[in-house]
Amino acid sequence: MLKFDIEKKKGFMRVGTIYTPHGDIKTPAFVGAATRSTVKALTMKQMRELGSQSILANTYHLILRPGTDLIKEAGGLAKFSSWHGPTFTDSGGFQIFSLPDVKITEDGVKFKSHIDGRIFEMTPESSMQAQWSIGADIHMAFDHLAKSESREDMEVAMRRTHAWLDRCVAEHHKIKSDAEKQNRPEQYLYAVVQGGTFNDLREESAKYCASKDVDGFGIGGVFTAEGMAEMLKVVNGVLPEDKPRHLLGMGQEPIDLFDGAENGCDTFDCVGPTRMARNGSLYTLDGRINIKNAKFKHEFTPVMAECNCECCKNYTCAYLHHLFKVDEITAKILASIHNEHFVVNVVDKIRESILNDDFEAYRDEFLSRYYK
RNA sequence: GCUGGAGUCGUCUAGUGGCAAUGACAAGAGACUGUAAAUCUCUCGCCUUCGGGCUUCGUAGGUUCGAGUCCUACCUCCAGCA
Repeated sequence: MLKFDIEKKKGFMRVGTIYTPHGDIKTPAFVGAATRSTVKALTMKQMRELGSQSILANTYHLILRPGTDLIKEAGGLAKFSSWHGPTFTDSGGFQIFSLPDVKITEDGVKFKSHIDGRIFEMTPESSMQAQWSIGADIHMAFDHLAKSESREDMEVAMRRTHAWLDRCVAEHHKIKSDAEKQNRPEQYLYAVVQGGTFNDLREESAKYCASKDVDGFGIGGVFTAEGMAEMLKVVNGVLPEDKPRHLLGMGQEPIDLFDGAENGCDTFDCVGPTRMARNGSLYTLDGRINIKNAKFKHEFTPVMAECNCECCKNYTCAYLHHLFKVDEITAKILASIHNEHFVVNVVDKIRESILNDDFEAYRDEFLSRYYK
């Protein structure tokens, strides 16, 4: 069973530590999105230096390339990527359901590779096997994404996610007992809560997930911040306190991180920070800026004076503006360092503020300045 | 000086009688939330009450209902010959 200590609690908020065979995660924590086993534009050294504690890779992408067997052969995701720290994998459900022609049956999903059109099949069982091969510390159950936000579709997705969860749990424990016999390191499974914007469905889903023998929970299917805080209160009011909760895919907007932590989420992952960085959109305490804008041409100050990242400590807006204008890869590297550092740091400060009993003050000060 | 070729939005470019005028780049702005994203969208002659109005294709004339496109002259550039 995944070890998770809670040091401090206040309302739904908690500060804790997740212990994995590859190291500990002090929570709340922002997990870097390393979809294809790398955080785009960043080296693992840079990720460590900017303060990241863990990364999340994607099963769908790694099945296509380089193949899960290869990652197993390499010694697992942490070793293969030279991350050497705690790792998560997402099940691939989210990607597969966003592909153009997907055949869904009760058994699983048939889909075409977006790269070469090869036909793949994924079932709850095969997703578990793939994630064990990849060797991340924490796996997500293979879930069913709704095809629209309608209640009907959400309910279908939720029911199938639950049915698949049973199979994920069974397969996970089967592989786990084999691994134990071979003295291989433990790997852990999170159930994924669905239900969209319908809080009664969310409650039902949370209850279902809570009743299963899993190590933690992913909260999935969140697409907008609207109503998220209320939904999290419902879900985290049901989920057992002593297991960690991961808010899947949210964190592009700092308010998502505050809402998530305040309402009981322990970890977050989001592609937003690095994607926006590559597109020139950078976080500052006063909101996001587009460094490509002409007004930064002569701005010989850091992107964010209060920031300790490699980018802000060494380079000016004018320089970064120039690098983006001439399309140098360093532009994307420095911007990614800054944005990833920013969100990791915000969540670290949320943790600190909870420990210091001044979360509300930090939240109000941060949000009023950022969104003024 | 003669002969041939060429001058179109910041740049290169399409265009051979219906054209505010093609494409690319540059420029300006926006979007991005479990990454098919180093991607995508919009603007890019001037004005606009967004219906439209006005001025444009080296310059000046001309032919034509209509000219970037045809004719004449001139200017500039390139190539060849003197």
